Amino acid sequence: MDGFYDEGTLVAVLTTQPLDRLLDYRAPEGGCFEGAFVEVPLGPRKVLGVVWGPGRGDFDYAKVRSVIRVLDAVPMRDELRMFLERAGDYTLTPLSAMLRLATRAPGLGDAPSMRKIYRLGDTGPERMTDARRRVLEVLSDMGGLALTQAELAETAGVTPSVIKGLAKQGAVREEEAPRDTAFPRLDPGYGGKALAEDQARAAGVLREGVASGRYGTTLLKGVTGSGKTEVYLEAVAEALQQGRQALVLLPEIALTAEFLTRVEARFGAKPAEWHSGVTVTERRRVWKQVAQGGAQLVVGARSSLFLPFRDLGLIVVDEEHDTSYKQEEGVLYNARDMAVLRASICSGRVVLASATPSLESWANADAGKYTRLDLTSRFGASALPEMRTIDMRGQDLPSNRWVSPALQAAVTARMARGEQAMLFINRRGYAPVTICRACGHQIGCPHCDARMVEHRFLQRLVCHQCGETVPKPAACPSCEAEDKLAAVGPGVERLAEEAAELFPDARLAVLSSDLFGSARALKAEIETIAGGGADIIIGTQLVAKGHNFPLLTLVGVIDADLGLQGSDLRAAERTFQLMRQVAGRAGRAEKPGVALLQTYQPEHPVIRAILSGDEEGFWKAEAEERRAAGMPPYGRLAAVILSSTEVQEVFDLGNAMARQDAPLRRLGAQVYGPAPAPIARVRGRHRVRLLVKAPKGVALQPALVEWAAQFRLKGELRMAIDIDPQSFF
DNA sequence: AGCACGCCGACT
DNA sequence: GTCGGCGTGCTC
Repeated sequence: MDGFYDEGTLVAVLTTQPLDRLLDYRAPEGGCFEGAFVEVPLGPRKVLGVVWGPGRGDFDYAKVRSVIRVLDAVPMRDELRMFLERAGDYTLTPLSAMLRLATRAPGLGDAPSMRKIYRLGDTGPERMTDARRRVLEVLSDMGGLALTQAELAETAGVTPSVIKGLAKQGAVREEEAPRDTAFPRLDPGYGGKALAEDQARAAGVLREGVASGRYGTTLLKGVTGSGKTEVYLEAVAEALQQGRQALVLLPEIALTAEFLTRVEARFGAKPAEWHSGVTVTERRRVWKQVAQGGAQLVVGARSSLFLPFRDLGLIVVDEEHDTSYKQEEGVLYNARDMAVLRASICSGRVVLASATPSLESWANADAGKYTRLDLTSRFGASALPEMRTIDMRGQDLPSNRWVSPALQAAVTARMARGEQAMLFINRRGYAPVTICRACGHQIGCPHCDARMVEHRFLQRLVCHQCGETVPKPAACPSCEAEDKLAAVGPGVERLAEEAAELFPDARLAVLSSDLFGSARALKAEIETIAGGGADIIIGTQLVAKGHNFPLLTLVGVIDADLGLQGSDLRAAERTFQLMRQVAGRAGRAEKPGVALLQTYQPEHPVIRAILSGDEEGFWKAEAEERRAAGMPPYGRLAAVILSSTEVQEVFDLGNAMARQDAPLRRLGAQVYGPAPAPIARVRGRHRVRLLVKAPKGVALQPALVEWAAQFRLKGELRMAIDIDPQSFF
């Protein structure tokens, strides 16, 4: 049989141990398939591995040990193995680390675990009680379906002892059933809504693409409220109809709850969910069912790209421009690019959905590598909000005040009409800087080169880099002057305080990611607000990410300039995306909305582009600047981050690397730096960064490997290579 | 990643 | 003498 190894033949096994090469083993009793998940001996330990191919036989045959056992899991498909290899080659990540990404399910090889389920028995109970009647009613309503004890107890409103009692008498039947059950089938024809004309056209194109069974990527661009989700759910429907699986990536866990509800409305059942908030037992169920085909649709975070799909036909990357798709720790990859890679290997389609695409995707569409679909009309026929600046140079504001009189008047007017207003600021906490008025000392994090941010809500200073918190000191840590520490600059908490003074009669709601313990609590709060439970919403970036507030008609952006400073070529792009998204929150229903941007530089090209709505013009100008600078997507970049507890060590190595750059110069690539990394110290480690800029189309990765191999990392020194880094300077 | 081996300094 | 620091090397 193809890809089968008889007992005793040599197989090459990739383990999750960081060995960076394959090890030969003898196939176990009963043989094994290529791709099989196996347990193998490694020194004194037993480790997880995957049969990667035939053994190479270059190891002393007498020393070769046998595979211990083949695990009870569907063998890894060629497609996923090839994806891990290619993604590892691209990101310069050892294959073993890639395998770890793909095996993040505990107990993945365990025999199916069982649990007790209950269904209606053949006899009635000896004595009928209210509680017993409710249990039996619930079960008979299920029409033969069985429930777990917890489900049954909850829906019937009884304690588990009632069920135990009924089971003893045979009035309900207790059975053993596998825990990792398939997900309910999704029905592609269940709840399709009537689509507007341009939606229907776009959905048709996407469906055709999925039906073709060939790889292809589509950029689906649509303003907030244009109904992108309904459109790409049609592509999902087509994948389901073809009997293939689909994956929808979301940038933020907080968005999944709302999205699951929409999926249920469209397909009649909830899909599988995969992100850090999912319990371990559920993770194992999802992992297994994805492999067996018992999960047709997965909604998840970027890590769901590494799930063992049986036949993946579609990947949707929602809010594709979102920077959280770039993994910044451990394995450094961009989920948007990896989605395209995986789809090209499994002959699937990719839909990149956004109101404000990344310049990379815009350029790829422009160059014809992606097809582009634009949704122009807003759902419910409401128009994009009117956008205006408030020139802060002409506003009379006392110090430590951030809401201009013009914005205040606008909010008051909305409230008088019973409409909602939003004040947006992209800064968590109370104040970004705490300064001593006696000596000028700024309180910084003891482990990072970042300022401690005051969180008055927590009564502490917090480092947004490493999470370190300290109680707010009474005296200056530098000069020991008491009562001289002053909060400088605005944060969302301080803005809330100001709003409470300016609008004493308003009901305020503050939305900041750190104020909510769970995604569930956040979702509940958002629903309350959307239903009219607040007059003024005060929020951080969180509110820009796709929540619906139908009563909202005014958005005030407190600091539109935040992000415009500095020479980062990406800053303009981010500011543009964020402001457009925030503005898109206003006036979703019939009521037209207004967005007011407080700015000190109303003539800045980015601010003007936001106002004029000339998006294509903005993209073209940005693209031209990047092209001229040889920057992505018209050139290639890699960053090398060196870190150590010793400052001298990192700079010494950085300088040596900058000098010995022959392997890169041969490509026509240039090395910049070493310079302190964007955050120069994290958790007590000093970090410097070198940037490598290369022309497009050269083999950058092998040259980087050759370059880095010239240097030995001693002691505390660490090196990480980041291909396509997010920040440029 | 773990774990053994091994080669130098600080004690009982 | 020997206990233990962590640098180096190996795991099929």
